[in-house]
Amino acid sequence: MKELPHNTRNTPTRKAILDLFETTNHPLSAVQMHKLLMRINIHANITTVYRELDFLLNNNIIYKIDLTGGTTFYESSERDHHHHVICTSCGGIQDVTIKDEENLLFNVQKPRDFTIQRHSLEFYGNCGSCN
Amino acid sequence: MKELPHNTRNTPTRKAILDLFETTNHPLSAVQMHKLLMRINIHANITTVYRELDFLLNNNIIYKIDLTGGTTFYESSERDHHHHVICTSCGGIQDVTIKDEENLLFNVQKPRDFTIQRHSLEFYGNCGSCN
DNA sequence: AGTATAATGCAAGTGAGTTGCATTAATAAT
DNA sequence: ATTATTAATGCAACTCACTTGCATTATACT
Repeated sequence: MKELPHNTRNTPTRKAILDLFETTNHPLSAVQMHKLLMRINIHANITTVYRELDFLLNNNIIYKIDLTGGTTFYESSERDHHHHVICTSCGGIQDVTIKDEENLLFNVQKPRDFTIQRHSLEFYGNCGSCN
Repeated sequence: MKELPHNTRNTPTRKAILDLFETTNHPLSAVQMHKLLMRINIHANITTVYRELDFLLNNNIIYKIDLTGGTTFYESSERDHHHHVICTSCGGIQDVTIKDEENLLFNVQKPRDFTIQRHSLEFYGNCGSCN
């Protein structure tokens, strides 16, 4: 687990959210996390959850995944590079990797003066149980 | 230009929006289109723009692009398959194609029972003028 | 011209996320 | 152990993108 900067506090909510990211192997939304916290009796305000996610983002402990549908999901930065398949019928998210992914960026016919920093690649379809 | 179904009407707003898609070569958002319509003196309500986009989507005349940031963009379905580079500093969007893109889907290490219907692939970085 | 109903406008609502501000509590200093 | 500092929090109100209900308007078919 990454170090937190100085002058930050180890609050119960922070500990619990960090724990969620360590024990969950699929992306989580703020609302999902809020509900999970309630279940373990951490009654933090949803605003606090958003602020905590901001904090963790700024410290590169988690990163954002923007899926279609307007909700932002978050995942631990410690995970290996991967992408997602999203079932459009049940909303379930699973990880996928791509063989020889380096070729992808190499083959992008982009404007010469555009510098790519990151890419987002998500697959949509239907999972086994919804098929 | 694709045929519209029967029992649909050729309203000034519809004509103008279809014209926007024909004459614009980058993705447009509902709010952007609303402003463009105002400029040519078509004072349609933003609700009408959203409903019109829904209508065109349902008739496969346009398709959605979900970029990060919560705003949905739309593009004519008649365009060849391509992706986008988005400048994170000015918000500008440009088209890109990918060489041998078929290999990409072929190389996805997905769960065997998951059927992929579509994918979203966008590149984020900085354009020439912002660099 | 008359009529059916597609399309529209307006107001109100939703869902995700943000902001201002006063309060609380984790940690550092004494 | 007590106090002081300020990070973190709660709450209310707000924004932004979009949706919905319902009464009204207008296109295009007879």
